Amino acid sequence: MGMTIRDIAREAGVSTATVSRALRGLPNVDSATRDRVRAVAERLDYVASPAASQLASGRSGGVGVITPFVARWYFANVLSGVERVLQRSDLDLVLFAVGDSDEPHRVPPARRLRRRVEGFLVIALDPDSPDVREVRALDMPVTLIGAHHERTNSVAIDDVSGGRIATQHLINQGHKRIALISGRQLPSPFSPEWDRSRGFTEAMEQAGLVVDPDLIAPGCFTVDGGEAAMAALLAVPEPPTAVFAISDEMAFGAVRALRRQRLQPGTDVAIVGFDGHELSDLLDITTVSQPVVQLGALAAEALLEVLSHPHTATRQIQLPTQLMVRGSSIAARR
Amino acid sequence: MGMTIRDIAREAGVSTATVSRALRGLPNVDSATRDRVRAVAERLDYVASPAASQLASGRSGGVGVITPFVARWYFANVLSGVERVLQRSDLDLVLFAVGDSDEPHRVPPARRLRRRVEGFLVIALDPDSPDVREVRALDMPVTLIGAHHERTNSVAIDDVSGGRIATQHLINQGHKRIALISGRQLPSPFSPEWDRSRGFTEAMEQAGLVVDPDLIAPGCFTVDGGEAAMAALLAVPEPPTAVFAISDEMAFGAVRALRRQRLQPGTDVAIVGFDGHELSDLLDITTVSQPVVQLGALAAEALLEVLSHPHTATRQIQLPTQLMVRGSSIAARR
DNA sequence: TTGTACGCGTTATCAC
DNA sequence: GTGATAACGCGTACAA
Repeated sequence: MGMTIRDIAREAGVSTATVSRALRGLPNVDSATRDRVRAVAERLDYVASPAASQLASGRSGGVGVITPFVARWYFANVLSGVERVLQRSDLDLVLFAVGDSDEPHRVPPARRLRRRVEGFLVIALDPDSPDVREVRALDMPVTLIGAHHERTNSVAIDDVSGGRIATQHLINQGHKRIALISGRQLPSPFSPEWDRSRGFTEAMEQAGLVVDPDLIAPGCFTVDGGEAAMAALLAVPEPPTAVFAISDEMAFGAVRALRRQRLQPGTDVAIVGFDGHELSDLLDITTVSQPVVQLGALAAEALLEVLSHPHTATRQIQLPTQLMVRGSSIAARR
Repeated sequence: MGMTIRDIAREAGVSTATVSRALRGLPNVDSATRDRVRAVAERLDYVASPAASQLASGRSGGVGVITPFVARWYFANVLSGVERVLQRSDLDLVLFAVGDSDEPHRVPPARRLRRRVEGFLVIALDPDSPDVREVRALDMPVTLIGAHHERTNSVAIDDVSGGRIATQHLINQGHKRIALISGRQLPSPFSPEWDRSRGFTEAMEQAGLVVDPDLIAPGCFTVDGGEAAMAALLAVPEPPTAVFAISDEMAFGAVRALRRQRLQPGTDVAIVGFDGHELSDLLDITTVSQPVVQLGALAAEALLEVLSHPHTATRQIQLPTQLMVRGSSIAARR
């Protein structure tokens, strides 16, 4: 249990320095010596104390993953992509959730993780929020996921384009009164939300259609929120014939609201979601799907790249989205 | 940036020892001194190096969370419960996924995390699998989630009872040919899977019904697997009139298989799932719901308890399940 | 190629 | 209540 590098050195008949070199695969060590040391370490189940090696080397061997949610579909899937890549490196994944409702006396991620990790992965958080700002100010490697920011590595999709494609699809089906189920109440600066909404507006205006303020309802990115939003939209004097929900979970809620009123998605009101949630297929909901797991994986790889080659130029990777047309946006043949 | 405890000590006009004591809130320090030290630390944005602190104290300040999946509904939700509790402690959450397909040269979690964490949380993994065995052999605090094992802390539900309740519900509806969509092909020793199946068998036998081997199909805990299983079940000479899927995701797949064949869940074939997935409501699927987030939260609390009071007696917590009856298991009135 | 010796930043054990 | 100082386990110049 309490094995130290000295125990290995003694057992292998070499110095601690040699043990250190052998175990880390440094070149300047005789291969016979290395094998012997490794065999001893293996036999004694020795692993170098990360704390001691960090103290000596300055490298902490961890990456911090900062996310607003861990259980929601998008975030959980991005996280799994991150995990898969990190698993193959020798870096540990330290998970840090910044609560949605900003609790006052929370320790900000930058302060808490600074000495613990060598770099950060930030999932779908506003790059200009205080927490992320602090993290970026650390001048450690950072890769943003789902958002871009000048002079920072990032992996994201083109949310504006995605919003435009979804809306255009609805327009192509002949709809004119198209509603938007957005995220939060106020126009937040959070880019995915803002960008998808902008894509909606652009497509509408380009088609010469008006964006009726009554037809914009916040859904808080939740199923329940989406349901409430849809209910509100159905209650306006002249209800929409089509709805673009900027997340699939809100689209699910919208479908539920329709069913409550005995309305048929696709036939009575067209619905398009966003994300490519695995169950949108099952629910037959049209959606703009994004490569969620890959987003996380590429971001992790980009971070590893920077960690091993510090002077890599910063890159902003853009991944494609794909419109998955399903029954919810196509009027059933009558 | 490169602040050390000595910088704070100098600035506050005290020794490093006093800084250490003051910052950790140890009792034997004058309150005026403590306030002064804290003010300086705050101003200089000083945080003690976890590595140095671990080396000196022996405490690593992290807990390892071992899980087979990070994106699947059950695991993501348990993880969120864990995170919520750990956030309020001063322990970091180090996430470690043990791949499903056992890759040969993977570093086992015990070796990798031993010196990095002070305790483990193991999510729905077989307590007797090699990886978990090694972890338990570390004689560090461990709390199992979703499984029990002698002499180990754990938080779980009663899966046997859950399986029995689901099956009994189907029996009560008058069904006699009831199928089971289980997890993997072979009878794995993984307890939730095994226990739910056992509950099924018990209920069937108690009702004097036969368990037809043809009516047991593996669904691999995935939507696609559940769909394939249901398709297979519909193809047997005398198909079942009701199906118990031991996970909601597999139940979702079963519903899809039914739809493909123009069959109506509830009317043509009754379906009951297991987990309480948020979308089972939307899909109108009856399920045995379990308090997933709470499972993770309680497990984390139990671990924190053991970490602060090492001689706590080991506890095995059992949380209740709840049958949520919905349309998929009740014949529509014709 | 290998060994020696120092330093990394903090905590704990003593004295005072 | 406070201050010196010796560990803690490892990486790494530097010397051999």
